[in-house]
Amino acid sequence: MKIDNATAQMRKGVLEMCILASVSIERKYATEILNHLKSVDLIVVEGTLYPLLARLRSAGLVGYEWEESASGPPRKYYLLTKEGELFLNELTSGWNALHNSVKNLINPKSKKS
Amino acid sequence: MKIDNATAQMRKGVLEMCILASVSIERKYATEILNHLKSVDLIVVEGTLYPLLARLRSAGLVGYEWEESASGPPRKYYLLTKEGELFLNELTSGWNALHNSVKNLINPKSKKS
DNA sequence: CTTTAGTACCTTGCATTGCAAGTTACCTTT
DNA sequence: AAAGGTAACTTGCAATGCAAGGTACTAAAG
Repeated sequence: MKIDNATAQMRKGVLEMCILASVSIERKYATEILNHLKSVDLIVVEGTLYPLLARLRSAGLVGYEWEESASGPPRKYYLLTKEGELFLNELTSGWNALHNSVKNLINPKSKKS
Repeated sequence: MKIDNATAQMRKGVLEMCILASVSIERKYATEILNHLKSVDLIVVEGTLYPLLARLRSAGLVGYEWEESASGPPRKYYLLTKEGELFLNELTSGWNALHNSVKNLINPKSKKS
């Protein structure tokens, strides 16, 4: 199906922001992030998330804390650094700007400035 | 700069929709599309646009008409096919859904429906 | 007529990156 | 000990945005 691929495309590039936003609410480990995003209909999978988290970490935008789990292997809780918070603000600004541009493009009449 | 790269990332996947939307207003040739997108602050370049137009064409979403130019080489005017119109509708729906998801993620309180 | 400049089309190759699939490791239960 | 569940991570592929380069046509300048 073409449409599936296209909507998948649209999610690209927004993931970074979404993950930062998810973690900014409260520290989370990977599976929690996946479930959180899924709960707002943003399907992400492990193979996407882990490399992205690694990138965000090496960029200094997130840190993590290991914590033992009552049942199962230890968990790596990710949380935003101060840099990450600033960056998330910039990303949301960029996102809003994009949304605005697209709105103007699709519906040129409603320029509410 | 990190932020530039990130906002560039966000534009990915939305381009297809934007190009279809631009052409749907009236038939345009490549340079006009570029200028139109630039006018709403969506910077796209030739190297991106031409392969994408080729993809849209081979997917049957756009057609084109050659037309002589008073000054310069002939122009290839792109226009939406009926399939393309349907597809554009689906894309905008997907875009709205994405926007909604992100809104819920970033600002969980304002669930207006 | 030849050269330069402008416009328009298109292609090649690289780097990024989302994702499917597979791997390792720990803990609990049978 | 074996099986199952959870969690972290890696590898390799395919898609794709984009910089850079190339071709072709017209008009104007030399």
